[in-house]
Amino acid sequence: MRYHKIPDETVRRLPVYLRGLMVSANQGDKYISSRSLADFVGVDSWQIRKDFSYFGDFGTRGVGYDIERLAREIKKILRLDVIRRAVLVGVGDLGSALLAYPGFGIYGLDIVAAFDIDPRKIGNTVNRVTIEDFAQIDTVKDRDISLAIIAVPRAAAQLAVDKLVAAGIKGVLNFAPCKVSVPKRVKVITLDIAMELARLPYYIPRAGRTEEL
Amino acid sequence: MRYHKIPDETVRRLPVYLRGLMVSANQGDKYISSRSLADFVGVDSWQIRKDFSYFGDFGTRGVGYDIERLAREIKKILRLDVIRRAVLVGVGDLGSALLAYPGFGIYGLDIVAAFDIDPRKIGNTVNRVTIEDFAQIDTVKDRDISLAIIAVPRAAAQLAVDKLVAAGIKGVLNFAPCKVSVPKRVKVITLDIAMELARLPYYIPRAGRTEEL
DNA sequence: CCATGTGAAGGTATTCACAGCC
DNA sequence: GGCTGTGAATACCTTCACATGG
Repeated sequence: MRYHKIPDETVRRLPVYLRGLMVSANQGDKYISSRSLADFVGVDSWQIRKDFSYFGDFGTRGVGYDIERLAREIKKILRLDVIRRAVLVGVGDLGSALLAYPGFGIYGLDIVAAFDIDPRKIGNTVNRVTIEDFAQIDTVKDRDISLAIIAVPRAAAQLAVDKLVAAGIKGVLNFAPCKVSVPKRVKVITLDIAMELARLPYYIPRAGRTEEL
Repeated sequence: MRYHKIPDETVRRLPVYLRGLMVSANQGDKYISSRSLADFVGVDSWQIRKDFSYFGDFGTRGVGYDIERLAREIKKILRLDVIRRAVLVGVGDLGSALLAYPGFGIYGLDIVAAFDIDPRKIGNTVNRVTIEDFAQIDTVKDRDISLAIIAVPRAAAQLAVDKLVAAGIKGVLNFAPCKVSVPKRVKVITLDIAMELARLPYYIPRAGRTEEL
């Protein structure tokens, strides 16, 4: 069934599938069934088939999915079929870790620039990226960069994002623990690490009590 | 309406509210309306009221919510009313950043131990935590630690989590980009940073095309 | 009068069961 | 036989509109 809007939850799962497919491809497999992929990535097989059905028939009944072809299609859907260049703002502990993080590559994501306000950091090179002065942030406009990662303190987040939007950034991954306001055309995903850890205890039964949950 | 199961999506938003309430409390406010909180955290006001209604009447009509009392209640729901001690496994770039991360404190979360397999790291102290040998991981059993954060390469994740489960860990925040299997009684939240960035381009219209989305 | 709390309506996503095809 | 693809059923979550109470 084509021409169907892809649900947001499906979009959220697509990178998971993509990762699974690429690992399978590296093992030399050519086809994979929804069942095998399900076991591998931890999503139910009918959910996988349903998700794939939103954007076309890529499977062969009795065989499974052509890994190469499906991976290519998912990349296209996610618009990862071109290399995506990203800028990092805030090169503290977290920012440095992100610069060194090897996981972006498989999605064709590349952090090509980094900015900070700390004069002691400006000029340093981390993982082949030289840290620039945040005052020069508007230079990203001419460097074919569409994504930004902000890893600055809460108080600096809105200013950082405002400057990035002015410099033509289209999407922001925000690690600062706060809401940031942007024009509707810009997409922000906020990822508050502490918050993720904070909801973990909810799922842990209190010691000495066995009821509830 | 009491005695109602709290939806997962509400649980996901509770830490957001809690953060907002604590910031408001620091500003000296005593009451806050769902509207003000909505503006502050970026969730609709009716959603907030609905969420709060799942666990009791904490608001006063015409006035708003008692910040202190509501914050205390949310902490209780999330089981953050006691200090939660956590262990970190994997002190690479990301792990080090997490050790230094100041954001856990407001939720009463505390990383009190860290483990790695690299002999060059063992014995070093980062942010008052001394890195221990992963071979000694089973010692966490006797140290009142219920949560774990794993920041190891994919290939090491399942082993790390197995040892942690054996050591009595009840909840795991997994930064490794893969599924990890655990007994049903243990809760895992996987947070794959690259994946979050990878779904951002989907929301960015392709240059030169204005249709679709 | 203001802001909460909540049934009811509407929308979205998950799960199922099986028809269709290789 | 095996596995995909999908309508239908179900569950879940969001949104609305307004009655309720300080």
